[in-house]
Amino acid sequence: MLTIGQLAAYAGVTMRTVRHYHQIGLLPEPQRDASGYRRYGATAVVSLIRIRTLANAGVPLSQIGRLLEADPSTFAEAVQRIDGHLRDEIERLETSRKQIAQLAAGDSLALPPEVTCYLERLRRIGASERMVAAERNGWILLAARWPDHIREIMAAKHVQLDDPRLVRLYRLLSELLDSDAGKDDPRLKEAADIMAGMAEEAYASGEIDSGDAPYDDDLAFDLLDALAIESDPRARWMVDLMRERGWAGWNRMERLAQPPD
Amino acid sequence: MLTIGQLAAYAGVTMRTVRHYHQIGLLPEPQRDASGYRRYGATAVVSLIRIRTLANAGVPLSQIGRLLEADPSTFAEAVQRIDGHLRDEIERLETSRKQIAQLAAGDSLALPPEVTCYLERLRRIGASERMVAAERNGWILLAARWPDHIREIMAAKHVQLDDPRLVRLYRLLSELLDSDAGKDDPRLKEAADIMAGMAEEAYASGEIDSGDAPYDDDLAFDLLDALAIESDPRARWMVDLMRERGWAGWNRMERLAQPPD
DNA sequence: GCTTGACCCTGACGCTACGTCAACCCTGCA
DNA sequence: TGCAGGGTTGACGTAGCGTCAGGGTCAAGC
Repeated sequence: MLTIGQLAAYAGVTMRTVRHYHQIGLLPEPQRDASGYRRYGATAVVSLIRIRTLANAGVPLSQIGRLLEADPSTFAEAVQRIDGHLRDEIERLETSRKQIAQLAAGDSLALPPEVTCYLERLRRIGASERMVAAERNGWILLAARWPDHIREIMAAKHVQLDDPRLVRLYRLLSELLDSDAGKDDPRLKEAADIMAGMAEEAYASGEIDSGDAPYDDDLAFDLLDALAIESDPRARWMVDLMRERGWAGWNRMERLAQPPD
Repeated sequence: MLTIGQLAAYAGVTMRTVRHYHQIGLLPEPQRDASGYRRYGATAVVSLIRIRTLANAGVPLSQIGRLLEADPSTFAEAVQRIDGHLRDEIERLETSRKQIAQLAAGDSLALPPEVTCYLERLRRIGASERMVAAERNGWILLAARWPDHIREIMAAKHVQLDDPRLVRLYRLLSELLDSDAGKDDPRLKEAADIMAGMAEEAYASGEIDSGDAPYDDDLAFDLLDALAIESDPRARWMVDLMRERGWAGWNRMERLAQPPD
């Protein structure tokens, strides 16, 4: 005859756990000895181990009782469900593991590797840390919104970076971000000219097709624009300069119907 | 400016979750609009996504705040720990998955495949369902006690089953279990004779080395004996008959110093 | 006989990360 | 004007135990 401590030790659980199972009626209360101690037989050990097997598989205690008494076909069915849940959970954890693995690399925090790679390239072409940090935040938003399309978006971005004008643009923006440049800084205008020029080309080549773009989520792009302005209010000046040149928006540009005077 | 519902939807959480993070100070309370609604900027979305990334990796909320503000080296270190935990958890779940996969096969419930295979063989040689069920419970105990040695134990058991006397023994015990045989049933004696004979041989060949056996856990074997008696009180008669023949125990036999008269 | 330490008892509150009411306010629309 | 669909606070509920508090029991050693 076992005491509760021995029973618990044999099954690899705590005494509290055994008492809890008694409370909720999952394991029947055994007989007591003269001094009121619970005394268990060998079948209790087997019962407890069976309970723990299911509990370890993530089955709620409230279902284990029914499950252990169910007929074989019901049981097999339930086991299928449990196995499915386990598989999903494992997959979830593995996804999570990949995410934080990149996060260890330093840059990321909820970013796929393509993006961290892109950010690395930005650093190499001379973007400042503040600039990269701002980009990173933007990509966190995009990656959350289109987790399955982020790779193709990144591929396009990489191609764009082959254009020396874009490199120049990133450097200009980096300088501006790190300086306390005022509204009349000539670099602002140069940056706006580059952006407008590139937008023009993209428009001409049909890359900016008005309306039915694959990523037309106004909220998402409004958020990106808002993020830019929140991280540096001077971003609004750039938006204004772009507007003068006939473009609205910052992360996704739209040609204005009629350029303001 | 986002409402709490939009923020939550974008990050893939509930409003309650966002409010909870405010309560515990993990996410700063934003400004309110004229009607008292919370209004969020884009940075809040980024913060929330970062928090969820860590939370999904199993990091307690109470640590996430510190973690997000930690310096890179501390952070990288923490990420290592988190990754370790994730790895362990995945491994745990996969073990659990294997266990319940066999459980689906019907027999098991916390049993490795070697054992279910052995039980199948018992059925084929003519053991009754009650007999197999009793054996199964015993193996659940053994598998819990020596999970790493169960394979070699099973291998030995399989060899033993090649002996036709053991087959005969299992059939006898099955019949007795399924009948309402009394104390004077001749099959009891025959079974005891077989057990004693086999024990004698094992002893002669040195398989029963007194004392320093690899599996000398008195509790475990006492449990097994108790289990037998609990599942059918007539097992005690067999124990008595064996004692007359100079052997103590049931699952692990010991030669008595002096055969009782 | 007495102490000491290991074990057991019940009852109750604590914990994490929210879910889920209840009771109310604000806004836009048919 | 009422109604649906947002939002607000406050408070209690949930799972699976952990962790006290405040006792009693048992075996051993002095």
